[in-house]
Amino acid sequence: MPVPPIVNDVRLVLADDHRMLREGLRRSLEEQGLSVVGEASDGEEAVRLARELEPDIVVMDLSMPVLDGIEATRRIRETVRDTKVVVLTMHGDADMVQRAIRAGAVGYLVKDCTTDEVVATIRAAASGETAVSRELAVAMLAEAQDEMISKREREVLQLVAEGLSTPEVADRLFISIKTVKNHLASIYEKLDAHDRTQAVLRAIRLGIIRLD
Amino acid sequence: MPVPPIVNDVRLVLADDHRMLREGLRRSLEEQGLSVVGEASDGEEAVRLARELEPDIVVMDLSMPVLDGIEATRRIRETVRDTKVVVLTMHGDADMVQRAIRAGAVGYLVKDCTTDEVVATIRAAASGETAVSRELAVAMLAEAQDEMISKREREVLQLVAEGLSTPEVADRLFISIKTVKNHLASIYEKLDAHDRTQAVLRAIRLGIIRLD
DNA sequence: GGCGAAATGGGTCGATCGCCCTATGCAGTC
DNA sequence: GACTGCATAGGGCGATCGACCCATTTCGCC
Repeated sequence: MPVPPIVNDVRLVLADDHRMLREGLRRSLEEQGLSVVGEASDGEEAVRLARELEPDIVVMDLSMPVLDGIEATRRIRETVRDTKVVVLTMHGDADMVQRAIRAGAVGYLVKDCTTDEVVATIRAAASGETAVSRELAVAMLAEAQDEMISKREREVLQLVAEGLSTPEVADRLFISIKTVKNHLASIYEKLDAHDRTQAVLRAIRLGIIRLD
Repeated sequence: MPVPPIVNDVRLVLADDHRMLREGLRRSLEEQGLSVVGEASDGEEAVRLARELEPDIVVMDLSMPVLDGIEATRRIRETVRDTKVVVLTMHGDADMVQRAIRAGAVGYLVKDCTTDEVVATIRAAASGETAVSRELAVAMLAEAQDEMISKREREVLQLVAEGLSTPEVADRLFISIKTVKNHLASIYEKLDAHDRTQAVLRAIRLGIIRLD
């Protein structure tokens, strides 16, 4: 495994709603030769700063006001393609990790890790690596990558995108309303949406369905 | 007013769920030198035929099974740009006329008019004119054309497109849920949608809001 | 033979949605 | 001053939605 080259001019934006943590982190990182070019205290600000400054890395907390870190990550990935997102949060649960990866994060750290680990992960991410504490990464990325929307789910999604209601979709596909709801629920989970409008828009962005 | 030139090779598709009416109309129109290249008995078939045959004109009934004429008109206008739609229906009410025009119909006829009128309108439409029984046309087109989504309505639409629910939009804009619902209702009317998903997709197609 | 994923179907629940109605205040226009 | 359009706000109502449980069947794969 090649050692990532030491890159000294990594430009960072820190996004976390705790000022104290931000400032402590800033100090630590700058000591290590990384330059923090911006700080955001909520998700919207993070997205705005990422667009303005186009940093190499955004270090992102997940629980933030206004716009959560998952959604902020998604938006940054969609509009500022060269900026990578490393998630740094208290939540260590697998579900959150998955959602973050799906949203496009390339690194995932929990807040009780050492500064050295943070720096290492940031440098690794900046040089193009994906780091999710190594063990989990492989298994997760493999399954998270191809979103696996099943054929039937795609059919449902397509009809919903044509403006049909749940009962209408049920009629069209000759299945019960319940089944359509089940498909929708699983679609929401896979696309990280929580209603049909979000799911349809996400699916369009991902090229899963046509806009007709 | 210039008399529309007589064009003899106008290619037509007839869309109406009453076979009798279709066949009678076909005979009449072919006697007048128009050629009917296809017949559809529901909206989906109409859209399919329009895409396959790319006729000059589709003569469209509004009340049809599977997919109504308004929606069929919209889809044809969106995908087969050179094909024009003339609506021929029993419904004479102003609301239907408006919706048809908004959907992109260039002519509107009621079923009790003479064959001559039908032929004249089709020829006019084929040569590029817009014919909505003349009197109504001017006033309607003027207001129907620029959809007039107000500033506030656009704001609401944008937030809905970002996946916010009605209460969430209300919070964000510092207004009551009721007001958001009022805006949505007026948006639905103007965009000829009947739920948020349809409205958002329509707005995106029309370039009213960004996909971010 | 079994194991897991996909597809099907059900029930309950509270929240939300969309539609109908009315109403007020405040601009600009005729 | 009257009228029109926009934004604001409310009540009521039935339908729909989404979250949380659950079960059955089918099918491919190991």
